[in-house]
Amino acid sequence: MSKQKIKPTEAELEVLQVLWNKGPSTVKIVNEKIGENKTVGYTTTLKIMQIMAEKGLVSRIKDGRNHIYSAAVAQNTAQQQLLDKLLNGVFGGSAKKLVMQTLGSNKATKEELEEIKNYIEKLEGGES
Amino acid sequence: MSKQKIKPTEAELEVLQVLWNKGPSTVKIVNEKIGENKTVGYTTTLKIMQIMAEKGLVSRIKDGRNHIYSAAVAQNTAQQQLLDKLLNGVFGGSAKKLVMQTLGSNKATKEELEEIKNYIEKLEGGES
DNA sequence: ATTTGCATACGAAAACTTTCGTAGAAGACT
DNA sequence: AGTCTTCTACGAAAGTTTTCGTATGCAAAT
Repeated sequence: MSKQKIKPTEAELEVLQVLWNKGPSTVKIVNEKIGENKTVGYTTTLKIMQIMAEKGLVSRIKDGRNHIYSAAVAQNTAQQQLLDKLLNGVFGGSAKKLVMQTLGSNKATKEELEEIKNYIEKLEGGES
Repeated sequence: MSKQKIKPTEAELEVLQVLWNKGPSTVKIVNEKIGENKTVGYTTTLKIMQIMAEKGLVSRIKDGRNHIYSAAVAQNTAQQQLLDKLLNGVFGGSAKKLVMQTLGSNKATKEELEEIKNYIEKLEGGES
């Protein structure tokens, strides 16, 4: 039943990222983290997170006067969905093109390239 | 000069995709193509494309009573920018993770995997 | 030349997202 | 208790994107 298409907005994605990285956190923590890169008011972040709770993107529990928020959508799931969207959106569905373009821009170290190659070989080994 | 950060909206991206696939096209053609997947009024598509022309995302020339629109941003450029955004947005900047996740979901054929492997070897062979 | 049909232009409404001011609740401190 | 601080809730404004109605222009057909 957890198979709804999620569609986080820009701001929501920032929040999710913090929650994925740091684990369950208060609004304050999330806001501070986001605030490292840009200026954003506390209540703005709060509001976003409240909306996310309504949408089911995050869950929260009370802890005294605070709320502690957790990502309710797995990072993997979000990654896969956004990847699919990009894949179909600008790469015409070609995973090959997407991968090559990614690797082609020096975003991976030699070691990583090696790991990816190994991974591909593993895939080739046990797959139809 | 052409190095501005483009930030096409969802609707704009749909238009660009059609233009990339089909080459220079009229609003009618673009609208029909988009209309295959969802319901959208003609003037809606027209308006989007007019806005895109203002923003410089497309160019257009008159052809009698029609306009013929062309993508003014290269597919490569859009791919790279959206890729970067996704990379930093949900993959914490790790190209390796992005690539592995892409490959892991059976989106590439064996032949493609092979090509990718060759490509990696080429990258490794050369210098970073 | 007039009519017809399709295309563009314009503007405003609707929908969605982001921002923040203000009020009030709840714990901490004295 | 009374005050201070910090957090949540609420709602409205501002900003952005999408949608479409209506007016107008232009060319083709009659």
